[in-house]
Amino acid sequence: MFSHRWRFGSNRFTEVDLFTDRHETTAETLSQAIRDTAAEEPDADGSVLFGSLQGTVVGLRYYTGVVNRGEMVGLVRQPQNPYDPNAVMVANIYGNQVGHIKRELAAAMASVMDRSLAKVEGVVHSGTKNSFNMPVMLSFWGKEENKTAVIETMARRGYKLNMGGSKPTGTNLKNAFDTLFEGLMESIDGEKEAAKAVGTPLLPHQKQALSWMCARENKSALPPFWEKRGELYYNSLTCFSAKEIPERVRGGILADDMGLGKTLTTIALILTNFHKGKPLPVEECVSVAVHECVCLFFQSECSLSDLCSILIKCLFTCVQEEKSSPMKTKTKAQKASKLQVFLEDLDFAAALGGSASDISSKKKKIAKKATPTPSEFGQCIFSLYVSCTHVLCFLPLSMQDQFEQHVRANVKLNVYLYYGPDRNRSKKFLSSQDVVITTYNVLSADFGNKSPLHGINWLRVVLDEGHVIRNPNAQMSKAVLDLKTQRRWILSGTPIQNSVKDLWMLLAFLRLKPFDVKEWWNRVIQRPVTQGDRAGLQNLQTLVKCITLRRTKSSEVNGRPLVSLPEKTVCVEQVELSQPEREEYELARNEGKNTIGRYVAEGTVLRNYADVLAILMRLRQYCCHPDLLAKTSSDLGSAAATPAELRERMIEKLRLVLASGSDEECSVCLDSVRLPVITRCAHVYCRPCIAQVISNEQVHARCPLCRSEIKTSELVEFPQDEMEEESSTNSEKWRTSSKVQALLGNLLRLRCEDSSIKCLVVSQFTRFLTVLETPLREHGFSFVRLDGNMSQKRRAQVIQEFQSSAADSPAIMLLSLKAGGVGLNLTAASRVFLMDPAWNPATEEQCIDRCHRLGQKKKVVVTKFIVKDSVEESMVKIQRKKQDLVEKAFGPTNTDRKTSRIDDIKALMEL
DNA sequence: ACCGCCGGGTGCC
DNA sequence: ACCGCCGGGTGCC
Repeated sequence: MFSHRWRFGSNRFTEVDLFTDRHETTAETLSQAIRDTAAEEPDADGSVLFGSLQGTVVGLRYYTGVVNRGEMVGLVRQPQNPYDPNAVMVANIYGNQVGHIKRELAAAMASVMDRSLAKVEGVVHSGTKNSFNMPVMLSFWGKEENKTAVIETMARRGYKLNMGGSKPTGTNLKNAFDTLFEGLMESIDGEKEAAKAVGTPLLPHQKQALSWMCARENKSALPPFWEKRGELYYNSLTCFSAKEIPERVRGGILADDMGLGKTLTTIALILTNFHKGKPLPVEECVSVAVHECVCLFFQSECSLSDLCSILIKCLFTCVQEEKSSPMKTKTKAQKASKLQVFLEDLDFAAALGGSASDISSKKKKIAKKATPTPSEFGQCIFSLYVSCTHVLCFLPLSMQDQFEQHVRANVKLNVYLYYGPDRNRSKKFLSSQDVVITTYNVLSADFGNKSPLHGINWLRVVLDEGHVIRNPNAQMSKAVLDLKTQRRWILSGTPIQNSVKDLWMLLAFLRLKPFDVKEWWNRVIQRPVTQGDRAGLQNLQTLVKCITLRRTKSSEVNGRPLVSLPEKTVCVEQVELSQPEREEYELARNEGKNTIGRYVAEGTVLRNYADVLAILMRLRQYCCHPDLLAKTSSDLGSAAATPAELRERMIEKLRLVLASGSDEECSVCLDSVRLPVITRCAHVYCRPCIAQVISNEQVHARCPLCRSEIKTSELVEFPQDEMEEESSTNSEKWRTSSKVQALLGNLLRLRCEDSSIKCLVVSQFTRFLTVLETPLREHGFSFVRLDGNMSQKRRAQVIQEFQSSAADSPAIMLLSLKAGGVGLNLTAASRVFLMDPAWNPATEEQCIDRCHRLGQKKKVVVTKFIVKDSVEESMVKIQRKKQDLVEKAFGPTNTDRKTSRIDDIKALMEL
């Protein structure tokens, strides 16, 4: 497990080097080795203490590692040691070797450790008394079933394990743990204004967050548990001390609730805190700047000298651009000469009336910047914005939207979306960007494959929705940990999902020493906390408090609520089907009921799940509008066809199911499904997850959910660009439906009452949105449409148009339920019409939150249209049941999910 | 003296 | 290491 890094046999020089070299370089290798060993260890959760014994550490004088009284040490097997294959090395927290365990004891320990019967931990209670050896208290930990084997192995060689007196308190600290992230606001001191380039004004709590983030990046306060003792820095948790100031964490966790503006605050940070607390130098589009400055001058908010400097800058830029018109990209030399000219404007401005001393100090500061050192320019000016999403192609786009939205239009910020097959992999190019946005998937796909992102020394890496990478064994997490950067941030609305365990990945990413090495994390935090040790929990709390800022929607600042969202009311409007609609619906319903009833009787519901969902889909579509049904599905029940046709129909059905957005989580990884594929039995998994299952079980592969046979060839992928064919074909044959009329009634009434109110009209069926376009156009509504198929450019355009407050801006947005990521901001709307119920109520909530969020000034009214006596009503009932379940306890387990599905279907069909 | 004793060299694994 | 251990020098009292 560890030998791969210590290859002695093959190379004599390595052998000599590693064991005679006393310089710090070994420490690096050593901590890496410890890290590697620890990473493969199982979690410390289930470990019990077998006993302890006093041992001896020898050979202290050969190594640089020092230890204090009470300090913890690590014990690492060294099977390739040329003098003794049983060697056990002793190292301190920083991974510096301290010595070896005495030979005879090492032999006994090796026999235990090599068979993974126990982990051995050491504490040096007495400290170092002489320079040759010292006593160490060794404690043996492992699984209960290995206890006797360990005790016997040690006893056989003459070592008796004693049970120490201190037993874990065992109190239940679960509740205390739940409150871990509460009351984390004490560390906030003051507010900070964002740099000018940030276009959106920050709210007070966002200025506080910005101030806190800048302080975390710039201030050199000691990390938690460190104190200065004389000339040394001492860690009170591990008792480790060092001459050098401990490496501090530049960054932390911003764990504010959703909707408090984490993204905006982060964008403000990127622009405001570039180098030594100074903002990111960005170029302004001068003509706009001049205009603004002249305005400010007349409002006497801008001095004459400022105005002059801007004017000169403008002049200069025009000349410069004239000279170098064919070359759009600016070289460093050009940038520097530009700055040089800027200095001259300042002089000129000073001559015109600015205070001379003031100007000269300004000049000095700028002069410093004008001659950038390679490290300042070549390495530091770039921020990486890593983000992630369930539907991976959406969120980075919306992140890019957010930059466009929050950065002043006159500021030229180079934001590159590192995504897609044609992404520019040039390190040089990426390094020249101000911000690079990518997804966890792209990052991990590149990892280990000459990844350009891993070859750049970033200034700052921000992990959006950072809780997603909580599993440290995942490739994605490893890829993230391997990024090189000075500053590290994690944005997360839910910092701890299940347990203390999830925190480790976050701390490891932040490089909070020594906890980034799993062994120390386990020993100092995780095990004490899971075993109910109050001090351990206290330490964890201190730790989290130091690096985390978390406010909730109900938090208060200076006695005032952080954000007060306007009231939201949700009402359900029942829709009665017309006589012909009802007849058509009942026909389909009876047919479906018969089919499903047969499946229920045969017990083959899950095996024919795709068919079942397709039937339900048809009914749901009938409820909206009869034309939603794809023409192809009308002949579904018809007689025999060729196998190829059958398969074609099957795929069509599956596509229908997937496109309907019945959002699922993958039962293999238990996370939101990524790269969704659907099986023949209509269960949705991540492609990599199910491919793993199939390759494990080979020919006998069965669906993990219903045990139907599955084949790779039958997996159907999520259709990326679906249903684009028909848009204007049947506009002359357009007909209405009860639901369309219900919506129109509301919209017309609203236009009379208050024409300034903007609406979201939401449906899961993009086809329905298309149907709705006709009557909206006829009644003279101005509207835009946003769905998942639109190009990012078009999306940004549409959002901007809709959000605009101009008189001729669109009043209605036709929105596909799942279009856009969580970041999508549609606060211009205050009225929401949900045209059809979703399987998952949370999806509806999320959609509503796109307008009921920070920045919403008006009361929000939501109307849900539900067709009376239909499958929609049954869906609402099931929604409510699920909501109760979620509120009562945790979600249903995987096993009863199966049965509850069947129950759901029976309820839906009134069987 | 195939011992004992002395005192210098030496020292992790 | 103010130890133990090794091995060479040495040798009545």
